Amino acid sequence: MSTTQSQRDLQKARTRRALLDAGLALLEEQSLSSIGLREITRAVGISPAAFYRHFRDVADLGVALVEESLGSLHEVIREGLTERSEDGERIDHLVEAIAAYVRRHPEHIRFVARERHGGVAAVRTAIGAQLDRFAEEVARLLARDEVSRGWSAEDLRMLGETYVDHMVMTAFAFLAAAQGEGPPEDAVAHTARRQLRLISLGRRHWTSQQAPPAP
Amino acid sequence: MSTTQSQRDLQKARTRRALLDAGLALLEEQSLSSIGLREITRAVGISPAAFYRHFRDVADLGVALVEESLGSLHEVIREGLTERSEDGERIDHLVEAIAAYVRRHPEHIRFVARERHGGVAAVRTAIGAQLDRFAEEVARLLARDEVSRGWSAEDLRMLGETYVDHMVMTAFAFLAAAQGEGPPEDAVAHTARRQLRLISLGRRHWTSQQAPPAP
DNA sequence: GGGCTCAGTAAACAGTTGTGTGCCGAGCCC
DNA sequence: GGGCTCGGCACACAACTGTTTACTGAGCCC
Repeated sequence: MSTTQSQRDLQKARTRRALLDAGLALLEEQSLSSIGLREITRAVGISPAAFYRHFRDVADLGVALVEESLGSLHEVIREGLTERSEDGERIDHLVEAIAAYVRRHPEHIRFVARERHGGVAAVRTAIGAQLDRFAEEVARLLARDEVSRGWSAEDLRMLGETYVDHMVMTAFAFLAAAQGEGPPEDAVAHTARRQLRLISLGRRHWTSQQAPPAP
Repeated sequence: MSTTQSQRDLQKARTRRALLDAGLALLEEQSLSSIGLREITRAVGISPAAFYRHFRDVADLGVALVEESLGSLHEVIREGLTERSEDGERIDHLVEAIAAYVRRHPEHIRFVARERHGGVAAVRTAIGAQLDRFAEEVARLLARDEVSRGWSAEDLRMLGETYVDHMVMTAFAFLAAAQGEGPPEDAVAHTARRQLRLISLGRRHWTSQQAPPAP
């Protein structure tokens, strides 16, 4: 369905890609709201006016980058969580999957980290919507575990959000480690694993009622 | 010790404050790296050159804003966690404390959210360092609970980080709610409370050994 | 193969930016 | 009360910004 047709469409798609890549690259050392349109076109090697053939705005390009950056994460999550081994291994596997993803696509993670609460509202909400979908998806995956017997949809949703929050934080920490800003990668992984174990423990002893469990 | 002395120093401090406030206000709809020096001075009503009497850079002003924004949080955390009532109430109290803080100082939270992973490295690391201190402090507070008997310093530290991560995420969610971007405030509070209960449960059943608990 | 589509161009527009210089003049200190 | 300190000013600088206009020319379709 999405097969590019004519040779001209193909060329257009090519410069579009170049624009997206250039934008992503420029985000390495600034935020989206401070990137200039001319700066991007200069990096690509086209005239400023040509930019408008592809995007209305820099913000518009940003929104396109969201799908780009978070789309490929779905499979990673699914693969990282569907692993059918025992709990300990599953945690190790998930954390390693996140680390590997950050290693392979640091610019994507950087973009999401930078613009999740950044200065461009449209991008912010686009990222928020994607993370929402992730939470839903994770909830659905976790619902299949036997530990989830008797959990309400609302509780499962809450659990999914907790997992996603943790994955996001961990990914950001891995990124910081990669650029030498926070603790090193193995320390991040070590902490992330233990935090997942903590959550997993809470999950195992969860009861839906309002009252706190007996001391 | 920090009492301002001469009338001239006082006036200088006053415009410095005005610059900080203007910067904070401008961050409402853009990121630090896109704020212009002239934009700030224009908002304050002084000439561009006067800016250099107070800060070397806009980035420099950003670093100053970090202490400004996160300094007052220490007491909130302490007060929110030291509460000596039973577990359920303690959680309610903490979440409400966060909500109240965001309601009172939304610009501070917005600044931290926007620049935690923003385009200015110096500000990023300054915020990171502050959050580190928070994690340490929370760990120290939680160590005093009886539930923490036998916990290693490393495990306590991990727990503190988990709490801080959660508080930060919650604060950001409250902020989003306040500007109508995410779920409404009461939904955020509801989720946050249950997530805290989850963590609290995991904490109660935590064992330090590597092997996973028996099924 | 002739006409049309349309990605990309060059040039000009009016604003804006950060930084440097020299100079006030109110307030401090002795 | 006289000299110095120093926050703030006006002005100038070259460089840059987003957007519009009229255009070219390679590739598509019939």
